[in-house]
Amino acid sequence: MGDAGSTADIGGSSGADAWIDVRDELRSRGLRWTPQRRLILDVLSATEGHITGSEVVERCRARDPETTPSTVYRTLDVLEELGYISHSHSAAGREEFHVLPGEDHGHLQCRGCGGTWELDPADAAAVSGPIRARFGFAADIGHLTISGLCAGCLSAAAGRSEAG
Amino acid sequence: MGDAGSTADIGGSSGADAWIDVRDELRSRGLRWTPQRRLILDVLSATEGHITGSEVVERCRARDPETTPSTVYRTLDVLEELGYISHSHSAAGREEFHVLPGEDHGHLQCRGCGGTWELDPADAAAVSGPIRARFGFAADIGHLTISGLCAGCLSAAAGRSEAG
DNA sequence: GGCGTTATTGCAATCGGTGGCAACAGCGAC
DNA sequence: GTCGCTGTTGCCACCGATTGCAATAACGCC
Repeated sequence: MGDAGSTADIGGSSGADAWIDVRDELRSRGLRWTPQRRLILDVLSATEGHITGSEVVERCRARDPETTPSTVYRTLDVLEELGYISHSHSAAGREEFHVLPGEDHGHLQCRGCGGTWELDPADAAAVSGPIRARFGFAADIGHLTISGLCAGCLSAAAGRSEAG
Repeated sequence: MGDAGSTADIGGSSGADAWIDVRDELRSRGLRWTPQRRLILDVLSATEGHITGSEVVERCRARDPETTPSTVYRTLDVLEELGYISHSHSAAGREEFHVLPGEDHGHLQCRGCGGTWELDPADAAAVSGPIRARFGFAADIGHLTISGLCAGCLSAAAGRSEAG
């Protein structure tokens, strides 16, 4: 995946530069900046949206075959604690990481086409609001992945089942 | 082996009898009624609410040490296809089965105390309604587990963070 | 009751993810 | 520059779950 013209980090605010921040954050907490972590961060910074744990491992291995899963997962844990990524579980039960969550947002995942959509905060509030009102339960929106059928697959399925 | 006097199916209320139905359903589909499946069904019928896959395996093993996980999981799959159970994923990513879902209902799971609550259809509709309206996305309510903090843990956490 | 078809089982390998532990190495102190 | 503390790594074993495959056995048929 040579994305020669990566566009995500142009503009000088949030992209790869953010990782320099991570190093400082790490150090200021007495944690350490290691080559392995740098690699993982590199992989993550080249990622838009979601990535599963195993994908991170895979991509790290592509660059450094020595990479071991436990290191990756532990680093992912640390990163989550620092707030640089968040994780949720896909419909398939796989661990899914989300890079640089600007704001808490849930996900919709279509079990038909596999597509995912993000719920912006307003939508998320529409979901969590009634629950909070009724149960006093504060939903972890960022942790939420709702599976179902998107509009496209829905009508496709309807047509299919009608037609036979 | 020697449980000479099986008692599980005595009493004749809706619980165990429902499984007799399963046997017929299985047969009418050309599927088979095996001792292993009977055991799994037995375990399931003794279960209220939720149970994880590994718990089913464990309980089956307690009665028949020969039980193998693959058989259990495959049977669970079949049972789900027949509509006798449904599965979702817990916040921990574990597979969680739900016995005899009368109706589609989501779950709330508190990451503080581990407690779970069920969303009745009206609540579930309140959740899925806005999503459908906005995205045309039909959420699988039965597959939905929302993690977060329940009212109790929420106020406990609030107090704690205030106090330090 | 016996036979054949084929769904099901059990094994073993595999996958994604986790945890313990000894060796290593980053980073601050001097 | 060197030393020491301790956070981190890498290995290994393990857990929960899944899959391919050959052997087994349930069920319908005669």
